Amino acid sequence: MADPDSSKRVTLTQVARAAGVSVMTASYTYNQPSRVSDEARAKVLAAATELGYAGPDPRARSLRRGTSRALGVVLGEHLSYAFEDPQAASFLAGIADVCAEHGYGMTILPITGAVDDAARIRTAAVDAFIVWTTTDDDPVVAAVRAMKLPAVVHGGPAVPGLGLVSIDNRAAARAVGDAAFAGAKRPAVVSFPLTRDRERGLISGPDTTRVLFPVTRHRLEGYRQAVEAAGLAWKDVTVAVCRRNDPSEGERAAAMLLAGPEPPDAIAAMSDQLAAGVLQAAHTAHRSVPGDLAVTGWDDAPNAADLGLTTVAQSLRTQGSACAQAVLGQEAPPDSPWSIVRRRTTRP
Amino acid sequence: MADPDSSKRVTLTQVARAAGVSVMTASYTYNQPSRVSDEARAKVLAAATELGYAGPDPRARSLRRGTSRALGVVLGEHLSYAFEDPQAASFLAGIADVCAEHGYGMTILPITGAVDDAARIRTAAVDAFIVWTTTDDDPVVAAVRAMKLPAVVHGGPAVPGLGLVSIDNRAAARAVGDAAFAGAKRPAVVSFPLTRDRERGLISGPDTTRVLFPVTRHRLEGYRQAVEAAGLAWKDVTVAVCRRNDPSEGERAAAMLLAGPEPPDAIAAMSDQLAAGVLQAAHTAHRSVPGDLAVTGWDDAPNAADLGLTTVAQSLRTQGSACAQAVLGQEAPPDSPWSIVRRRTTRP
DNA sequence: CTGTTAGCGCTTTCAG
DNA sequence: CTGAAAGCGCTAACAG
Repeated sequence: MADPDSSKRVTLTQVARAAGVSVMTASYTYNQPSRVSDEARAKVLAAATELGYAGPDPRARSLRRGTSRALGVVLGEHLSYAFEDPQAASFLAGIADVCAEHGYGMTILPITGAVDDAARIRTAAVDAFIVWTTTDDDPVVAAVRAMKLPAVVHGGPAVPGLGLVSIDNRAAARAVGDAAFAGAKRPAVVSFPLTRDRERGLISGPDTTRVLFPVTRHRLEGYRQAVEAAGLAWKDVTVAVCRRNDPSEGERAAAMLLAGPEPPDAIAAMSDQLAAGVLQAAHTAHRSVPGDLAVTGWDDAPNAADLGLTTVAQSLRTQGSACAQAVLGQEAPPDSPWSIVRRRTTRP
Repeated sequence: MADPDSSKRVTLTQVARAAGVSVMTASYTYNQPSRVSDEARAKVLAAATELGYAGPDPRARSLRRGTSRALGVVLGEHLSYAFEDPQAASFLAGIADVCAEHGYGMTILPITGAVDDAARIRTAAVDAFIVWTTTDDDPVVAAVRAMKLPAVVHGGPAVPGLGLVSIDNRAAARAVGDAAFAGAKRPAVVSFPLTRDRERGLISGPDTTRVLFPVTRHRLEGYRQAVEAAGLAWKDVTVAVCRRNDPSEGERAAAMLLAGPEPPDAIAAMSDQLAAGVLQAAHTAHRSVPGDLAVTGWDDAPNAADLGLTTVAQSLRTQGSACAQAVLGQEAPPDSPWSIVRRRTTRP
């Protein structure tokens, strides 16, 4: 299944010896070819081919140069879901674009939620870190900070010393909440998890200060503003908390809300994925949209247009690129752009 | 946006000096704590905290130990699409699972299709490589081989010295082709790209020996067997080649086929994504499925059940894990499992 | 339990 | 244009 190094690893020193030149001439052949005579270069390359030398050892080079040419990406405790979450995938694609452009590798760090996560961060040979949205209390953030390397957090938390790339979630939630709750009497929210344990649940007018995911907290605060601007009370608003970003979770949550004694007439969901599930549940429960039930999503993912979903447009891909650029020492990222896209799932 | 190392990097030597112990005692504190007295360990840790030492430098450790604790993943020239292809995402998730378990990082190598791809592979500090399906002529494969590190290819090409993790695509295509083409008079295929330039096109009974993606080639060979077993001629079979794995590509391809002078009555698509597009096109063209048109997919993705799609079930996630395990020196992977799932889009 | 020695493979000086 | 020296930061191996 593999090709263990049957033949011992060849070193630059050996190549130099075989070529009859000094080690430095061999080194220059790989790093500054113009500084070497054609003749010497040819000899080195010939010797390298002869010996099966694949080029300077990246590890030794990294130590000597003090740089690894790789960005570390910290994906939070739900590593295995990250690839299945289309928004996370877009974000990674954005980072990958920049890495490709600069010849950097992109090292995904295998966070599991266990105590050794910090160790995994400490042992990663990378030049900078990008941290995918997490909670205020995530020890991984402290571990990243302790590395004293360039680092940005996407979404939140905002941490002194680390960069932040995010949209203004509170403002966007207020805006989409206004669309969702226009003319509604019983608004509800289908939410991302509130804490790292990712417990499902139904909560009335949650105390947002206890929500540990800043992105989720800010969105709830924005929705709350919209609710109160509509003359309604936050304490009467049911928030259905999902475990992860998946239509089935949204459907489950909405089904519970709609089966309750006072079913909502408007649901703001924190993603288009969840909103797709909400629409499915509405259909199953014979509710008309937006007549009986207004629905909004978030992200303006490809499915949002098909569903006619009113949503918050943002580009995770652009934000991923912004993170990578920021960390590679380019300009400081401003707040990322967003806008409201009004379609058919909300009342005019 | 970042936190450049304002304070110079602290070394283990400095920590040892500050703690009043030898460097090795400090080193053991991090690597074999049990070998160090509680007292000494406490002194080292105190000094480390004092100086803001974040642990042994991964680069130096890598050089010394000769291992990086990271797997390199080579994603082919369509890096930015890889994250958007759900099957590729599952594959990555499978690798990530194993990496998380073993405390390995997963370094995605930024292949762009340009000439410097080989250089990017040579400079990656990884312990092994996993290569996502590519063409027989992809120079990246040779570059990986030259590294003399454990490596597996997923899907193909099969390369001496490298492992291969794959299902038997030919046999699976024959089986699903039998389902697709049962009772058909004019079968057609909606295919992945044939070569790395990813040109779209319509070809009648292509010479499979000129198809450079082995996975695609083997599937076409299997479909061909099914066609001929049904008493039809391969030369009469139109193969619509898509650029990438996306429903819109499948829809476009199927629309062209259905608008032709001799529209097909059966279409075998190389993925459920493409098949979803085919079904959409069938609907648009007012064809009943499977009455007017039988359709098959591949992968048994989540949407396949919703669509009632007859398809080939395989788990890219399991295959990703198998690649990682193989390369980490576990057992040699056998052929991966697959099966046919018959649903409503084919004739009984 | 602790320390000394040696060197992983390479590239940055600085001299020829 | 080429080379000699020095050492990046760490840890295996072997003493004490």
